[in-house]
Amino acid sequence: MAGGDDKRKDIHSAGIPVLCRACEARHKGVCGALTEDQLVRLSRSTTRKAVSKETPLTSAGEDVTQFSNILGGVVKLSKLLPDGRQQIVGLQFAPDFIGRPFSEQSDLTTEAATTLRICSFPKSALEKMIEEAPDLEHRLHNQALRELDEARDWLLSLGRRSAREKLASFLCLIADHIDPEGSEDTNGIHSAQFELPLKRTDIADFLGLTPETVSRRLTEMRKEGLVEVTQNRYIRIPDIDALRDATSSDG
Amino acid sequence: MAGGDDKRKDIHSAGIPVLCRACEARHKGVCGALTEDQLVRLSRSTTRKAVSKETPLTSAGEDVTQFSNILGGVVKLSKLLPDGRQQIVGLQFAPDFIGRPFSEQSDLTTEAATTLRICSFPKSALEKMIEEAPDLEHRLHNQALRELDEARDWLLSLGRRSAREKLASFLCLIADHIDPEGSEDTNGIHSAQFELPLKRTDIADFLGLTPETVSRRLTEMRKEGLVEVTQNRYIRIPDIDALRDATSSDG
DNA sequence: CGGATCTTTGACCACTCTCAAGTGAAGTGG
DNA sequence: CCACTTCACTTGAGAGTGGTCAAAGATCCG
Repeated sequence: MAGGDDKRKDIHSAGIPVLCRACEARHKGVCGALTEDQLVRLSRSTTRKAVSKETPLTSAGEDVTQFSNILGGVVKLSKLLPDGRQQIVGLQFAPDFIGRPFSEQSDLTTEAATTLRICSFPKSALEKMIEEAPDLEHRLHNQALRELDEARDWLLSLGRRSAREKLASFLCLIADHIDPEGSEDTNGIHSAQFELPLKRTDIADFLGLTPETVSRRLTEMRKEGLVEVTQNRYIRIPDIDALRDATSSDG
Repeated sequence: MAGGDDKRKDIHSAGIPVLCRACEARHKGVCGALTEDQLVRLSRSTTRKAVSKETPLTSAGEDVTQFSNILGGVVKLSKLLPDGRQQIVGLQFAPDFIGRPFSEQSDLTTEAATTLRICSFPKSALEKMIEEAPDLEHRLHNQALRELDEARDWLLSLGRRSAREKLASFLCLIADHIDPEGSEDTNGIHSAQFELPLKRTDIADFLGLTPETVSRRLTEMRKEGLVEVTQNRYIRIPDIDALRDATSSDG
């Protein structure tokens, strides 16, 4: 979107609020369940904002009054043990919805992994919408089921994969989210490249490892030509199927 | 059922199908969202059955046409790596709902961990009910959110706890489900006892360990008096708070 | 350029796994 | 009722993967 003078045009907008027009959340996210009229009403209590990386969105134990849609960037969800050990239990990408409907409070910490663009609205506004748009709950339900599938996939990785296999799985996961198309060369080999949204300690917290092992296994895979790393953060995977094979010992 | 008026308080029970009257799923489970009339209709396509332990309910990749409510017993959900490594990604107890609504097919295997009593009905019957009873989807949504919370708690355990801590967490989890009250002695010490629904290899598959380490850590805790074990399967936890402390290194 | 932060590397250690044998309980058939 | 099999669990010895601690390189950013 061009940006600039959105607010002025808003007055004359055909029906869909300007802010929502190019928004992924309206197409693939939860807002797709809303009618024009509902979008207009919701957008009155909506604020778009940029969040800089490492900013906590919600902390464990704190009451949540705002929900958000991710417009761009990556959010990490993590849990803490009383002695400080940390585990990242989920990553979310645009146009995911952040927040737990109907909940007391969860012991989950939500934090911007990268700089983030989000669209926030009060919990109450969403809950009101749910009452009049049952399809909205359906979409939220589906997102919950999708997250459940993802969490269970990750349980398999954490419980049963070696450090190397975990790292390979992680890189595939990120590639699938950030560069889902990839590119195909003349031999039919699929490659992918992207900027890593997480630093090594985060990757370690996601994989249930230490940063040292992440680093060691990564250089190992770099030496084998499975991945190319530039400036720590820029990853190229020359052959993503080869990397997928490294995801479990039998292939 | 006896002709008398044992449960007089339930004034509306006149129309409730006999099978549903004493069913936990009607109170705490998803069926609670249904009206008398809907219960009657659903119960026409419903079958109650006993399932003996180790029986697969659904296998990975297979199309699911039946959903069920658990009336009694424990169900394990597991995932497999291509080379055969296995991870149990969830346990379900009465009156949980089994099945994934709206899904293609999941790569999840569902299996009776203990002998089981379930109430099954065709997927289509449930989906029809969802259309007319929005509260039903709400209940399913809530169960999905609860399972998501549980899966994420378990991610923390798998990623960050030691074998000993995992085992302690596991025992607390089972105790909370099977003997939630426990008993309290004169000193205010809470104890619990139950029959383990899983054998050692299952516990290992749940904790991301080998059966040998499960056994070793368990004898260790037995020697310390944290747990008492009879005939491999019968567990008594003399002081459940002490066990909870063993759940992470900092108290 | 200088300092902070992040990442890599090395040496050593510990925990869990692997492989193997041994014990115990439950069920089968003579 | 008792050998005999089977299955589940336990125990031991040794190996390997990942963790810990420490230091040195990179990278980022003012």
